[in-house]
Amino acid sequence: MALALVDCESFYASCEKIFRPDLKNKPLVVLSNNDGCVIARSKEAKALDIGMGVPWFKVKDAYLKNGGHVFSSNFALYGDMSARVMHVLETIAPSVEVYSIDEAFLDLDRLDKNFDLYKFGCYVKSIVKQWTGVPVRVGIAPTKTLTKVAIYQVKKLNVATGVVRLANTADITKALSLTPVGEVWGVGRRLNQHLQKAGIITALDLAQCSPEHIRQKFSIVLERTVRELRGERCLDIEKDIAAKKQIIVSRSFGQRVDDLSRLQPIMSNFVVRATEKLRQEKQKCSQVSVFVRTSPFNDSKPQHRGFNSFQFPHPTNDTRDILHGAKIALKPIFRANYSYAKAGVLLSLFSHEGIQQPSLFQDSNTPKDNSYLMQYIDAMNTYETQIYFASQNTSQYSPMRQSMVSPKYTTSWYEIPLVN
DNA sequence: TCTGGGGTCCTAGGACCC
DNA sequence: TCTGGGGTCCTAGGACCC
Repeated sequence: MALALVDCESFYASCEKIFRPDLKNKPLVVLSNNDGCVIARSKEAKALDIGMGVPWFKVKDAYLKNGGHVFSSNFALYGDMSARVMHVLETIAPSVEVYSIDEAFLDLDRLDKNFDLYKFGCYVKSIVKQWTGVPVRVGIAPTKTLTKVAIYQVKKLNVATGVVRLANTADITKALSLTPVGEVWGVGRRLNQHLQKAGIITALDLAQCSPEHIRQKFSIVLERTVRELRGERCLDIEKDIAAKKQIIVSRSFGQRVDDLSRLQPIMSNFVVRATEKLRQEKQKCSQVSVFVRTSPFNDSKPQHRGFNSFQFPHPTNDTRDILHGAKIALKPIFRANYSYAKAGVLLSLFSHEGIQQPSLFQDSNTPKDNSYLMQYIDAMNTYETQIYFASQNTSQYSPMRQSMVSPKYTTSWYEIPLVN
């Protein structure tokens, strides 16, 4: 009984390095939208003590002085590289669950019993590196939560092969004793505090608690974690990609926005993007919500947060309906004389595109289905936006800073790398 | 000056039903 | 005088993940 977790090393930073061999062994960080926070660091940047999620402006000067390199995020590149890695995994493993952009679980139960799983892990690592250029770590263990512990061992002990297998009770006990409870998958900041107070310091301490007791004191979620740490499988490989239950499009603004006439067209851009995703998912929604907020970091100025929803009489994925609903929802929560730092749109209450529940009050003469128009627009906008809705801001998606983006090396003919 | 974006699951409590 | 009990559904909010 074994699962493997394949985890890409400093994924975004590694993607940038693949196309910039001149940056090998140099510190490199990738920033969030607006160049706000550090969201990925190469190991050289970690060595310079650049923390995960730190505001860029706080570390910028010292980091650059130390010869560090920096990139704005380039999700077209990372998404494409991720797809390549996952494709390689699917060709060599019996069953793969793509867990996130940089992680996948492999089901190894069906491999031959005599198969040396540690060697298999090394093979996975080398083939992914050879075919995509992305360095990965591999953790092998009986449950998902334990594969996470195995990966933590690779990182912490700097295992040269990049592969750790927890094959028996002795391996597991040792690894758990070396893992702080806060590093366990499912234990976040809050739970960590509570566990520390209860004298539960290492993952081994947690594993030795009675699951029933944990359920009573904490939650059913943490009970599952305890069982998983003890080798009891509670979380299975999920082959089918679950349908989304909500779609969010939101951004922080590079420059504050304070009047409705500027905010409205930006909101329209979010709605348009969200409904494109909705149609890709082959779903319709019955509710659109909008939210706005000022900066929580700026105490000196008056703060305001607003959230409001609009319900549709029948499920829709027509951009025009949703633009209309969002506009109505925005009005009561927008207040003048505030500097907004972030806004967004949330679609929810989904039903499948094929299911049609006509409204009791719908005029039977109105056209039943406008989906062709949306299909045509989606088709024309596939590679580059050619058709906008009138309420959109066509000059700028949102007021965002993004000053150091690398080329779309793998997804645009115009930005393909040149070899001299 | 400057602090990401996009998700999921669980629970408690209120509304409502018979 | 005495005022049930058991259930479902929905929503908001908290916690977690990458």
